Amino acid sequence: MIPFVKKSIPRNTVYRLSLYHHCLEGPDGGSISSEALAGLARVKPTQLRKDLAWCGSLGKRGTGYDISTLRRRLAETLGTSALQPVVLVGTGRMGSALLRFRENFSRRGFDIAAAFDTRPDRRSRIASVPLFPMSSLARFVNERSVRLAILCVPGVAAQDVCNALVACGIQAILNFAPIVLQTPEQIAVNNVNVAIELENLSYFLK
Amino acid sequence: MIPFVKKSIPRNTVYRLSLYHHCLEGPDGGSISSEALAGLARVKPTQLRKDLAWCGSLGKRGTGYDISTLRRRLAETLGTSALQPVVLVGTGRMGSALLRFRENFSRRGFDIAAAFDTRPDRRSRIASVPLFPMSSLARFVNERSVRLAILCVPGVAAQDVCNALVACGIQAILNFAPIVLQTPEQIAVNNVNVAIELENLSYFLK
DNA sequence: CTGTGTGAAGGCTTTCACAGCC
DNA sequence: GGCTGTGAAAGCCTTCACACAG
Repeated sequence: MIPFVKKSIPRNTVYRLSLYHHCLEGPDGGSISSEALAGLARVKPTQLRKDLAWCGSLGKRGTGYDISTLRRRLAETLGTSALQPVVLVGTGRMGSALLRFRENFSRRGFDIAAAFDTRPDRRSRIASVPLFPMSSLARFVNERSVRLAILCVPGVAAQDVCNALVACGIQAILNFAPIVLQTPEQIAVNNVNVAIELENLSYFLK
Repeated sequence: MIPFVKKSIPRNTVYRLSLYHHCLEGPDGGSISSEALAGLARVKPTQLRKDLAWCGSLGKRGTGYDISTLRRRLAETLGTSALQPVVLVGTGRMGSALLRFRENFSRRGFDIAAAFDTRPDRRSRIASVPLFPMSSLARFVNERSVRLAILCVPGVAAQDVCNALVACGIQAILNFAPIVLQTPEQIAVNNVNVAIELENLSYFLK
């Protein structure tokens, strides 16, 4: 007997599914054709249809996709139907800036439950997110079963903090520190590195 | 006669070349093997060697790659040997935070030459970068031949500002606004979208 | 004997073409 | 008639295997 393997969605496709989800924030009610949605997301219509096939056959021929159904199904597929708690570590310029966008994230299914810093100075909250010292990170993560972390500490501290996050059970990290984190296989890491993005763009200058 | 076509470096490879360049900031002098550098960048050694082959044959068999030669060649290939002027538009939380990292960028070959905002209030500089009203954007870009822009305005304003940037000759945009920009083919756009990154990570949670 | 450079193979993604349903 | 779903083809990227330089 051939073992059943649930083939997982290709990485690029997962990325584009988030993108489609994002593009559906504007339009409300009714349907949208693959061509229209592909235009918003700047991809080819055939690619969009192939991608959406991973979420099941939910388009109507001759009509397109029902927007609210599609939105729901995308959230289910990506795992953002239920509100997901997130911790943010490092409340320097970048970390604080991100905390101000919290409603943006909560609309997308992410709740920044707490922020941590080595030096939580006077304030106990930033943009209404409670701020704690690093020493209480592990306990908070455990008690609230947090699986996602945003890392905004300076480069020199990043690997140590990353190790601490992994040790207390974090499964995925969005890394703003300008270093490549060394993590075990099973930890998912996405990097946001402005210098690399600029360098990458400069290759395409004429 | 077969026309000579300079095959361009694949997108993923360009991205990884930036990554390697970045990983070489620490070690100084001497050589490094493909295995060691691949470990720092978290890729496979064979992939690294294939990627570096786009920069020419610069490894020594039995030894590895000379670090300073490699760094120089990567910068040449990516087009960051000469200092590249960049404009930043939108000095809200995110824009201001980025301006504080300017030395980080200048070390990598990018000079944030000016920042622009609709409401440049009292200050004429942020983190020593001169701040101008939007009305002087076109002139500045033209006079200084700026080709790269960082876009940090709110989503509702982003497309308009993007159009203005394209109109005055900007060739590449690093977009922090949470929308998909509609631009002509030839403009390179990289997006930094925290909500999408989080959504993407949440797919990989167990 | 170590570690690079590279054709060839394999695997994955995108695009095409068109059948099928509304 | 319009638009989706999907096998097949094409294209691209990664990995392998190994020749060969230092």
